[in-house]
Amino acid sequence: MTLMKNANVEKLGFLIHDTARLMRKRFQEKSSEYGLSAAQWRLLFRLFKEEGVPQARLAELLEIEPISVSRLIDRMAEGGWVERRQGTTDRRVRMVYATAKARSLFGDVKQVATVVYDEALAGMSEHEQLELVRLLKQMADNLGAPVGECPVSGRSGQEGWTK
Amino acid sequence: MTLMKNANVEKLGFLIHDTARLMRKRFQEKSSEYGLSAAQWRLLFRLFKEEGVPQARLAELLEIEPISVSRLIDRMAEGGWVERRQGTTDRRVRMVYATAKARSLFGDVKQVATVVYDEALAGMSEHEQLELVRLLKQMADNLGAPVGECPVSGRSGQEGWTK
DNA sequence: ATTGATTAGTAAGCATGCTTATAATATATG
DNA sequence: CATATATTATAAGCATGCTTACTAATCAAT
Repeated sequence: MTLMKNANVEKLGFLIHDTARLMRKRFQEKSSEYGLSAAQWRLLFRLFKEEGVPQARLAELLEIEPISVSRLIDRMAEGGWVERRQGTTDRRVRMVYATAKARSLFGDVKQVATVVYDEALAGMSEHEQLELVRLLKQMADNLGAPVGECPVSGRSGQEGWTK
Repeated sequence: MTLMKNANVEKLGFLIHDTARLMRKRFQEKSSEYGLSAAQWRLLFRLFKEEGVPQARLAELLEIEPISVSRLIDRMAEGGWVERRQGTTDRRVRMVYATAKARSLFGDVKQVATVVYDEALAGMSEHEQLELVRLLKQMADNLGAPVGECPVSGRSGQEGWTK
C-alpha cells in the first residue's frame, strides 16, 4: 500500500502530460518545414482514411468540438491542405477534402511521425513497445468510456472495444 | 519491421495525446468544484514541494515558458490559491507562495487526482502499472533529452534552420 | 562609475482546446 | 401548411501553451 508503487503512480498524470507535450514538441520541430501543426496532422491523417467528410463527422472522429474543427480547417484551407465543398443535398454541410498538395506531402509528414516514434521508443525491446501500447490503450479505454457509454464507431477502427 | 508492431506503434502519438486529454478532462470534471484547472494543479503541486519560489524557477520546474507561468499565477492569485511577494534582495524577482486556502484544500484535490489515476489504471495488475510507468518515464526521458545528434549545445544554433 | 550584457517578469499576439450562443437549413409534427 | 425541434457550421470569449519583444533591475568589466 504505502509502497514505492505509490510514489511512481502518484505522478502518472504529470508523466502522461509531459510525454504528450514532448512528443508534440518534437514533431512540430521536425515538421516545421511543412507548416503543418500536430493538430492539423491529426486531422489530415483522419481525412486520408475517410475523405469528403462533413465537419461534424470529423469532430466526432477526432473527439474535439465542431468549432475547433471549424477553425482548424480555416487555417488548413489557408495553408492549402484541405478544401471545403458544399454538400449536394444538405446545404448546411460542408464536406472536407484533402488537396493535391496534402496528398503529395502526406508520406513525408508521416515519415516524420515515424522518426519521432522511433526516438520515443529508443532502447525498448519490441515486447516492451507492444506492452506499452497495449497498456496505454487500456488506459485510454478506461478513461474514454465514462461508465455507461455505448462504444459505437471507435477511434481507430482497428481494435474492438473490450467491453 | 513489417510486423504487426508497426500497425500499433503507428498510432503512438495519437494514443498518448488522447490519453493525456482524457485524463485532463476527467480531472477537470471531478475538481471543478474547487475551481482549480489541471495546469494550476500542476503548479500548486510543485509549490508544495518547494515554496517561496521565483517564477523563473517554477517555469524551469514545470518546463513551460516564464510568460505562461506569469499568466497562470495571475489567475491563481485571482482565485486565492497563491500570492506573489517581492524578493528581499533582488527587486526583479517575485517569490510565489501558496495561500492558506491552498494548504487547506491541497489534500482534497490530491485525492481527486488519485481517484482519476485509479480509474485510468483499472484492470491492470500492480506489475503492469509499474511497467507502464517505467516505460512512460523512459519515453519522456528519450524525448526530453535534446535531439539525438547534439545534446544541449545545439539549441542556440537551432533557431534559424527552419527558415 | 559608466557602459554593456544578462536576467525576471510581463505584454502582445497566435494556435488549439473549451463553453455558450446564433444563423441557416432540415426535418418532424400539429 | 405552419410551426417547433434538430443539426451544421460558425462567432465570441476564455485558458493554456507558444514566440517575440519590451521594461526594469542586476551584474560584469573595464
